[in-house]
Amino acid sequence: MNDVAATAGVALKTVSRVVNDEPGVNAATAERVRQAIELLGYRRNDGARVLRRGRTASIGLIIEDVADPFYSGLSRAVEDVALRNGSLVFTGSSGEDPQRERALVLAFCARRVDGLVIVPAGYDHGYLAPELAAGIRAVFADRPTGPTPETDHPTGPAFDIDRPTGPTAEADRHTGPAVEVDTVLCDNAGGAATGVAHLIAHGHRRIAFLGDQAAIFTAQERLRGYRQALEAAGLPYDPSLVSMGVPEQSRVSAAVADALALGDPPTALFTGNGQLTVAALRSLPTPRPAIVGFDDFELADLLDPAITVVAQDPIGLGRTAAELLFRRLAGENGPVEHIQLPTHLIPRGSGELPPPA
Amino acid sequence: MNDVAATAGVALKTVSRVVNDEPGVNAATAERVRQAIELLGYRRNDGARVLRRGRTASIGLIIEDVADPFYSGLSRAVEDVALRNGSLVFTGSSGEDPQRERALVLAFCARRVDGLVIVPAGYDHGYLAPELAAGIRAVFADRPTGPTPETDHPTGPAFDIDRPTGPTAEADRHTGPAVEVDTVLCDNAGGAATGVAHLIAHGHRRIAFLGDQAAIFTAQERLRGYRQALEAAGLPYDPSLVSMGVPEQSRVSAAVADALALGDPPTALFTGNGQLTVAALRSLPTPRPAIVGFDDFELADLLDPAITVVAQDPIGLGRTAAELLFRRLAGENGPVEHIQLPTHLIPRGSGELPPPA
DNA sequence: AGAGCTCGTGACAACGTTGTCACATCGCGC
DNA sequence: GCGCGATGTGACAACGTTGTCACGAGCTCT
Repeated sequence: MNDVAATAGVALKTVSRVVNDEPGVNAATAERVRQAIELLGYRRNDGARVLRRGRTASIGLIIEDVADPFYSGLSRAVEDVALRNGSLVFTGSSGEDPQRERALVLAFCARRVDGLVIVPAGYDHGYLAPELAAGIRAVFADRPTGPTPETDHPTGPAFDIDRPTGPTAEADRHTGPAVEVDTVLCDNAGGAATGVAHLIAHGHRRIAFLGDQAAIFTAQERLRGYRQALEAAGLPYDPSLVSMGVPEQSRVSAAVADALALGDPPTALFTGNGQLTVAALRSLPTPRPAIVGFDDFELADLLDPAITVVAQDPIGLGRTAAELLFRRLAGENGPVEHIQLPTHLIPRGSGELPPPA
Repeated sequence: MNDVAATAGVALKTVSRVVNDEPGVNAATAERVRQAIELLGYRRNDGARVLRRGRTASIGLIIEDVADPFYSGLSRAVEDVALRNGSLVFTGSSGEDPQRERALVLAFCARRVDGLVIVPAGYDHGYLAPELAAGIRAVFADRPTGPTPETDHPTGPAFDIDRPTGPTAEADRHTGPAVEVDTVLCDNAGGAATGVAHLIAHGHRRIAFLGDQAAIFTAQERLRGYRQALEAAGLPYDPSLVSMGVPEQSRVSAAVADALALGDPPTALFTGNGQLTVAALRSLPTPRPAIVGFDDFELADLLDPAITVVAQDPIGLGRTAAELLFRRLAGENGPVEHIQLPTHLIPRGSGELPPPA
């Protein structure tokens, strides 16, 4: 900018005025400056601008994995909202690791992003308190923050409860004050209950539940919905029909095999997320028993039978969270909001199969 | 940092030294500074740091759409490499719009990213020249830059050639010098040729080609591979079997219907990318004719018959591009590199179906 | 004892902007 | 002729860091 000023024979400040389209510059002078800019290939350094002005016009987005279609839809929605608000987006994948999440958040904060949209991996976000105090706004999407939920109730799932262990779990111990932030969630329990009730309505009495790791909030909530639906129908809760754990093919195959080997095997399966649904489909014998999955997925309609799902709206989730964030950044200072988005049952065939006679 | 220095009763510079783990600070002093930092909840402002030091430790990533599984895999790979190199990632989706791509690139450059990984939407990247001259390194992934390829050769596809039109196409006119940058591509032509040859080997003589918009480099290349395979087998090229255009369901359905309505209809179909393959599957009558698709996709193995594909490696693409970028940033100054990654044919059933007797 | 060295520390400028304020010039009305 | 507001421009400090250099204290080596 200095060089531009020298070339155009004006003061630094005048160049600044031209670059920022500020009023009060003679047309001829402005033109001279613009020519100098063109000649020298000058670009404003937004880093310095940010330093001087305070606002960075950028937000941070932390999700579990960009490569997961659920999160990439959310991601795109956040990006679009940010763009409409003149903001750029830093993206980071936590990979369900609270330590990596924390490192990313702190790195984004050090860059002084204006705000954050976080899909939290852990439950302890005490580390956010100083940042929030420093004025950085945050919105949680898909999952809340808060005390680690109770997972070992006496009637809980019988096997495969794999809470994170080792350094990761260690790092997620509650170390700071609870933080109060805006949250946008799906109706996980309600959606799961709807899906399970759908199976019950089609005559099933023994329904297996295949969930993600018990430490994940959404997995917990969906299990809760499963139990609610059973209770509402007066059916007993049988822990041997429930398996929670990582959505890996080998674990899912084993869990499916275990369930089918029971003396009184299930006639239907409810799966707790898209990855689990797909893994289960690969594990099930044909003809497949009835199945309903949480999360819609591409090609669900092309399988035979097509897969009945409880669909979430990742784009709505991302849009809602980002819009809330920008409302906060624009100065809206109401009480903390907790928004819940609805889910939709999409019957396609696999969830309407009757139990074998 | 000023406050920290005052609180600890030391000079600014000493705090800086502690924060950056620089040697030459007395252990006791350092401890005092750390306590002050803790007390005040101080965080280093990386913006100012960047301003002073020159390097921002961030890169920009521009892709077509994060929500597309191909690009989200690439995206995650770039992010991982960046993280390993201590860098953060700005992500932007161009949506195949050269203007939006350009706006994003310039915004990233104004933030002084160290480098860029770009999946280019257009062909004219003259606007990059000043940035490259200013020292920002760029790597193109998946597609090259360069003069708009020739699309209207006399024997070209017969219908549905929709080059971008309106302001978008207008903006992509060649306006600046050609830029010479590192490029990482897949073997598009070779992969397509392999896939088509596979169909030919299974007895097909009339093979339809369904491609993306002719203005897209990869679409062009894959069409070229299709023609090469035909030629190698001594089969004629029939433009009425070729359709290029946006990968929307309605267009694809129409194109498929048109092809099947021909007097001498095709017995097999080669689709030019994942979205087109899926759209075609939704359009084809059952039992489906033989089909081979470019791009692997989730669940391809679960369909009946399972879908034979020519698989690209989006993760390898992203990793290779990002690693090349960081090698450049580390000072490697060899000649411009053009890397081509191989593709793999994955036979699953749909590509091995014989033509109807 | 004095030269030379290391170690710990601090003063200061610089990075590239922008906000604040002041100045010079001009035209206008009295 | 003089005061006044409007207009265009510039000088300067400040944003929060870090690189450079300098300084003093304590040490070792002749």
